[in-house]
Amino acid sequence: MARGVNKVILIGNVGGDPEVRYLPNGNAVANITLATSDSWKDKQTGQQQERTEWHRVVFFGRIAEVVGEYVRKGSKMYIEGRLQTREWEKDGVKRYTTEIVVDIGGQMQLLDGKPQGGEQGMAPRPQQQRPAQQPAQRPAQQAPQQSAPQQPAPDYDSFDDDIPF
Amino acid sequence: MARGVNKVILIGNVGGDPEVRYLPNGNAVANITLATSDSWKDKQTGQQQERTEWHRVVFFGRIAEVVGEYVRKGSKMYIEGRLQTREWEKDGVKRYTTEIVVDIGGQMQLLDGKPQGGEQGMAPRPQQQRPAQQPAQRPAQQAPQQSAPQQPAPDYDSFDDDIPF
Amino acid sequence: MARGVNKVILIGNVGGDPEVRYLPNGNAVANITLATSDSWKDKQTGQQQERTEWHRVVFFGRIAEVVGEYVRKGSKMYIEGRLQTREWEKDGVKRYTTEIVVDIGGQMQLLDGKPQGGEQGMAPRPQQQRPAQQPAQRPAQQAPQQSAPQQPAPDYDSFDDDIPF
Amino acid sequence: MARGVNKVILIGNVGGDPEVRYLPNGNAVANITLATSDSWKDKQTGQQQERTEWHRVVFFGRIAEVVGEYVRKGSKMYIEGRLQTREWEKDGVKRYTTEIVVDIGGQMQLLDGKPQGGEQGMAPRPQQQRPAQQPAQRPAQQAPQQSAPQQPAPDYDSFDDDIPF
DNA sequence: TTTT
DNA sequence: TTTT
Repeated sequence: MARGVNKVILIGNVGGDPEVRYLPNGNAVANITLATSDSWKDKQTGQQQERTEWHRVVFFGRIAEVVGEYVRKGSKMYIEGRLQTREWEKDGVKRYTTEIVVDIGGQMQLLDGKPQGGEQGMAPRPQQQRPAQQPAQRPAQQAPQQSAPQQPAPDYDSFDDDIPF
Repeated sequence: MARGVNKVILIGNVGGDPEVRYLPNGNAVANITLATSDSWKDKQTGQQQERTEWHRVVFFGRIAEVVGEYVRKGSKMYIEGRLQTREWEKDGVKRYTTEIVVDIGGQMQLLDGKPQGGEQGMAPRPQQQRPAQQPAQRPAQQAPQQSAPQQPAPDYDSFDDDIPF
Repeated sequence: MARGVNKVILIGNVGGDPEVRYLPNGNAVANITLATSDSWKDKQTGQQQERTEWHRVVFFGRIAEVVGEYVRKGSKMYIEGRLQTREWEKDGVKRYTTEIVVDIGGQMQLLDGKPQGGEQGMAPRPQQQRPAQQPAQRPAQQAPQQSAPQQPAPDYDSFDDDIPF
Repeated sequence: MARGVNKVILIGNVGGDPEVRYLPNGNAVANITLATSDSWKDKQTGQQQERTEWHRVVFFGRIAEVVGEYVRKGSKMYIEGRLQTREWEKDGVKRYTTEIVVDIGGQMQLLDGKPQGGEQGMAPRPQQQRPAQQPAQRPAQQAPQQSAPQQPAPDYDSFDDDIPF
């Protein structure tokens, strides 16, 4: 239940390959940064300006596994999540980090064009090692190592019971 | 799974008390109309103009039951759903009706102020009769017939396992 | 001014080349249909199901000209607009059509990959004929007939003073 | 122009009266914090949990003046803006603060019920002092000091040419 | 750190 | 710091 609405919608490019790890309970967590840019013409100088905004996005659960397998540096993505600010400490000083959380209730979608096939194509990456004694509740089907031509760009919303493609 | 994004976000006022009915499988369906308005000043005449847009919204499942119990004519609501156009026929002519569907994956929230208490307050309406042989999969807890002062305005997103307040 | 919120966000594929026309006041109008799809596995039969939703989208003003020049059948687009239902009559019978209106306050973005260059590339199409006596208030700069390699995918929000690329 | 989409939609309660100030160019800036809450039942303990998220929201321009006049501690608001992270320094250490920026292209709406009239009602607060030598480009019409019964809850989107009520 |  |  929510009192209020807390929704973030982003389309941008991924800054680096995702880092996926597993929580003690076996749930996957994936982190990426996503860039969105604005450009405008300065009213005074007439110069074209550009500003890139970097967003920290963290995925949980099944969607994190999909991100780990299919998202790469440079990928164009749609994501829908919620804002969350974490408190942490360094040298005894409190710091705050704001992230976009994408879990159940969120959504993601890869917007890159169709894979071209070949080794560069849309083949999923081999899955990260998961601690054997803590299996994920919803293990992903083992994906083939080699790309399939014409394999569609994956997308995901949290209500699927199956792998998203 | 979705290919693409199909999202509608509305805040408006409800045109009449919801109509709730039950599908053969026991799932609830609730229909409302929701009004949003725009006003602007006509550039030529300088006159203030106003246009009200009426939206057909249909809720399914547990959220439909909540709507049936708590939403009333005049309620101010936030809803998040998806567009769907149905085809139907009348006098041999095909017609189309576009609705906003709110089910799992959607969200709703009542934005009315605090209930004032008393008989006019936020007490849930008695539930509609449901066919006894087809119980809903997630029957709502029987709500009290009389209003409780300070009872919070209900809201709902589809991931709750319990009654929404 | 708005009382309420009326917002639609879509990502989908364009069903056909846009039709652009000009209003008597010189403003451009562009119409497209946009497909979004859902797929799911039927709980009873276990069969994979798919449903495609077709949305009527209408653009006004400068953004309509950009659509006319750059959007094509098959283009993948992000659009943000508002719902509007028009009443019309045929054979003395009232009909209703619901459209997503994208004008000032809305946004669109082409999500197709980089142009490949060459005749198939991202070169704008020649502009439609516009009635000479009714120049658009914000005429588009005449775009070159031939594609430029590396020309970026256009996007647009209504606050730009310049052509969007 | 934007490459990508950067959109935040919030409905929540305001944590304190807005602080309004004026930039050297005469533009108004208003800051608020907005609370959204989630509650859920812990799966292990069965305990009801609640988490409140506080969002920093900053308004620019005409919309900031409206916020300064009408928004108060406890107000329920809808806002639509974009994420922006600012870098600042304290004791030689870089810090980052993420805010939701609402300016042209954004939207806000007060969701509180109709004012009850009387001194507690929806009367605008007296406007802050503005440096006389740097008038705002779009000065607000001087609002009456006393409340009017039945005055509608103000709302605002950036495309209005007039005061928003 | 992405992308154009 | 809000709200329920």
